[in-house]
Amino acid sequence: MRYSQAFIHTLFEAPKEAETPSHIFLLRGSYVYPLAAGLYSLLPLGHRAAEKIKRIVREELDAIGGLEVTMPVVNPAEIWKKTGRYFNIGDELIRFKDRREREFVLAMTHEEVVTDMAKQFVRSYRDLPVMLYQIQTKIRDEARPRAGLLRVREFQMKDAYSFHHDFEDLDAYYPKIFNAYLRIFARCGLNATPIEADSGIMGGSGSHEFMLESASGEDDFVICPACGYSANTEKAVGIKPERLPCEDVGAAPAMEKVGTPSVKTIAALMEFFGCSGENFIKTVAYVADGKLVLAVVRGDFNISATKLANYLKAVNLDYAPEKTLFEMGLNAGFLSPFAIDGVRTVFDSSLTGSALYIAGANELDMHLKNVLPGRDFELKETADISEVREGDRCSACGGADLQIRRGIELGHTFKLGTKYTARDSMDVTFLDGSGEPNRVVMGCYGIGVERLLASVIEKWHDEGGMQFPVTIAPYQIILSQLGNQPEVVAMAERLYLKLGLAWEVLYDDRSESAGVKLKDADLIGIPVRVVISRKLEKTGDVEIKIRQTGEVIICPESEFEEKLGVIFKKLEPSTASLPYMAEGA
RNA sequence: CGGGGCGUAGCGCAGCCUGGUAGCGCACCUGCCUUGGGAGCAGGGGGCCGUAGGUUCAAAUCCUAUCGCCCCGACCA
Repeated sequence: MRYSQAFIHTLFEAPKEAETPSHIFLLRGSYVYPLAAGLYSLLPLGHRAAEKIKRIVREELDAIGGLEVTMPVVNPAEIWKKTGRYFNIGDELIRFKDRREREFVLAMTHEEVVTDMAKQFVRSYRDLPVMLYQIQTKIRDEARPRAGLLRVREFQMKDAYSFHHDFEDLDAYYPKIFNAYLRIFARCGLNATPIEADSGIMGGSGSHEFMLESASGEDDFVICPACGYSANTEKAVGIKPERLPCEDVGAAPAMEKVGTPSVKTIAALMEFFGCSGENFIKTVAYVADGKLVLAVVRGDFNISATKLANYLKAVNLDYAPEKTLFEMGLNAGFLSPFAIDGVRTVFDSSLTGSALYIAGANELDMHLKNVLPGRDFELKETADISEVREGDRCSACGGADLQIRRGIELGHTFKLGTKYTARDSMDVTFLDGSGEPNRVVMGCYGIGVERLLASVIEKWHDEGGMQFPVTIAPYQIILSQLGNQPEVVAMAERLYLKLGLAWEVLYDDRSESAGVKLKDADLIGIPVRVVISRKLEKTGDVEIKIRQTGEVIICPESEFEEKLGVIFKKLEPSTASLPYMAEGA
């Protein structure tokens, strides 16, 4: 492709809305063009890179027996009502009516549609297992799109669904998809860290997220440097350091009311009482599926809304509005852990009856000191509902302090189980060998294509621009002709033809100055640059520069194709020594 | 949805406070010239100043409303 014909329009300065590296370079490098918040067109360069990613995804999924399909984005609301997601998902799901007033949704994933297909065609154990996948547009009305392609409202997702005759078969299959994911990311030049993830209201028994560590990410995850345990902070469990027990709990002084005018937060209480967070009891009011619930943790912990929601099996969980509390005679900031009639109260396992605390008094501007859990109130319902903290001891090995990292979620795998095939959902069964009906068991697996593209840039860039891995670069070679003397042009044209036989070449044939051409080549991140100039033409040499390393090789024209072959082989990302999951026989 | 910021040419910005002509750099078009890190000279095209009302003889500028975009947080099957 000749640069002059390639619809590439690089920008010298980035539009001011761009802040993250991938966003800046995608815009400057003429890979994407914004249409509205969270809606982007992929320009020719971006489109080519995305197609490369999709090709890798297809190769890896086909290799484990995946079958590609295409499912509609417009779905009748009916199937979404059947699975309940029509009601459980908020405004993120776009709902609308057609001209005949029939209800539809724009699919944000395709569990309903694929399960509907399975219901039709999976009849016998002989039809299982089967894995169907597609690369299809997904629509999500995100509350806040951000960082260019990292979080958008319309994007392409590779979504895969596997169907099994029982949980054991799903368990046996799961490592294949897990390992295929590791290979996909590795081939795109990324080392993804698989972490244990929360399965949320999707339900199911096991789930992993594949994270790219990055400051531009929006998810925190926990890793143990000693044993390798890693998990989403929503799910991670650490060892909660015990408070030093009272010398004699039995002889502990009785509770005592203390006036604390307008002292509401733990931070303010710490200052007021002059002691650290672990001496307090924090009580927070939530509304879970319409019902008021109190969550109680030790003051030095935060409540994990995800853990609490999971424990309560709540679909919707939100902070209780102050108005609701007020109507019940409660005061935010002075809530107490003491049982209130008719209000469910859940205690975090950080609270034990071994030490005295300061707690809210359920009275405006009042707290209680010398509160002893177990003596002064009953720890009736205890669960792990607090968020893990940096430095908490690893609960898997007990040997090291957990670290919290920030990352981008590249992919997600779920063991769904029978959430969608259950009788009260889509109701999908098959006949086993003895003619008995059995419930189909599912898994689902997603990768966002554009987010993966942006993530590669987050990982691979420098001040000058992008540094694509050879596997997904829109072109493998950029041929830059510096100077327009006839001999130089002739040599460039000759090389363009020759290189085009083996590689995808972008030939910069513009009459721009040398500086412009070299800067643009760096910006758009083509992995290998070949330069022809008057100086080189005279000696019959060509120059090869590797974008990622900056390495420059000058060699005679007669040798350079062979050299390039070696270089490309070396630049191919390796899929060896990834943290593969053991696959059964 | 809460907090903050910004809307003037494709991009980056000035002008607004103190009302009266819309400007600069880059990009784009023509010609000459130039080609190893965002050259040079000459000429040229392009903006109802986000939108709608209001004040005024007169509004990019003052007032009101509204829309859009970005950032932080909440949310995220």
